[in-house]
Amino acid sequence: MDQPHRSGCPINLTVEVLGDKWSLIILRDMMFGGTRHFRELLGNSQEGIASNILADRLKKLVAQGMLTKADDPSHKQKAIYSLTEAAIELLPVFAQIGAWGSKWLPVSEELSIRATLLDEGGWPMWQQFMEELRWEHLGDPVGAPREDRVPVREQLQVAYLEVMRRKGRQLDEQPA
Amino acid sequence: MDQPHRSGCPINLTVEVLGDKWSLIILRDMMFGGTRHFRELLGNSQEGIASNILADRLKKLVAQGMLTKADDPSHKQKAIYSLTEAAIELLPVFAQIGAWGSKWLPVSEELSIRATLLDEGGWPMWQQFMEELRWEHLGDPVGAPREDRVPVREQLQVAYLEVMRRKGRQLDEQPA
DNA sequence: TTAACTGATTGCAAATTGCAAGCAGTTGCT
DNA sequence: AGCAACTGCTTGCAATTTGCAATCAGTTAA
Repeated sequence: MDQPHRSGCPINLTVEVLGDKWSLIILRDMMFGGTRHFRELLGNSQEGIASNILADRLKKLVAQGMLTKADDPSHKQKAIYSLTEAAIELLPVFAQIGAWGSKWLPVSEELSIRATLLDEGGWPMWQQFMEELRWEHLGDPVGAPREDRVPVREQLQVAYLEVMRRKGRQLDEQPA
Repeated sequence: MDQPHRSGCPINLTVEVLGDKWSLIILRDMMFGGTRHFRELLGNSQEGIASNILADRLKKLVAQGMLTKADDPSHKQKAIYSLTEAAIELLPVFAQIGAWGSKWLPVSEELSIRATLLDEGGWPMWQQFMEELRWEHLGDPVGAPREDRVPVREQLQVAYLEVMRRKGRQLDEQPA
């Protein structure tokens, strides 16, 4: 194990791991979109990643300990990717980045509603979401589905659909 | 103004602006190191950025509204770079990234002490630091130096030097 | 006059990216 | 049995980006 790192600074090391145009996008889709398979990631993202780049990044993310890869019992050729604890704990980073981006960059309303909600939800919501991700990806029973709370990803998705519905109505009422 | 963006997602847009190997490093050095000039940034960083990359990134960061550029009165050819409010408000992002990197990546103790301290200081410390940055870079009097508090950058620097001093002593006591 | 310093630029090789096509194996449908 | 759709992933190739070294013209202090 050599250390070809530019420096031991935590900011720099994080940039070395996640500082490219696609790694965070992949983790975002797994975290907030619940995607676990290659083709899902290839097709479901807004940004349209190329298959060779996706393959390369998945390999690197596994090597870096951000993801694990396992066989999917339903299909002998299918691989299922899981977030590691390290990746799950990126949630606060995502939340801060989302809040910052929503404030300072030209985001679309329907795609920023999740970030806004996650920001407003604060630590309690982040904690719940991380528990749910640990259930999905690590099998930790603490985050198992409960009747007394709606899963965070579902809350965010509902809000997204609500914005889309409202925008659709506005388009109907005020056609160009 | 066209929008050649991959998507309107806040995470994606932030990646488009800051998702490369050098932009965050430059902002880090300006924020935590207090560097404001080209040559300072070129020579003071741990990672050793090349001058053409630095010039390119500074240009982009100015175009993206993360930095402003002004003449330095002391030298007709000297430029002084300032953080904008948008860049200053990246502090919580830096704090979260620093905390995450310190936990999950092979950081060196002396370079992660700042991140640890900033994490422990929480919002009150972040607020104070942002006020001080607004004073330095935007001239906002709210963050002007006060006798009743030590500037955050100085607190972090003192802690860094303390770690270095301690490690130096350990080296003296247990020579290889 | 001269040496050091200012923010850059240039040339060039290497690495990375992005696009399109293709691959071998698996599965489900008929 | 046969075939289309789907699985993760590879390959070829052009365009872009990166990183290194050298260099530049103007400025300043000695």
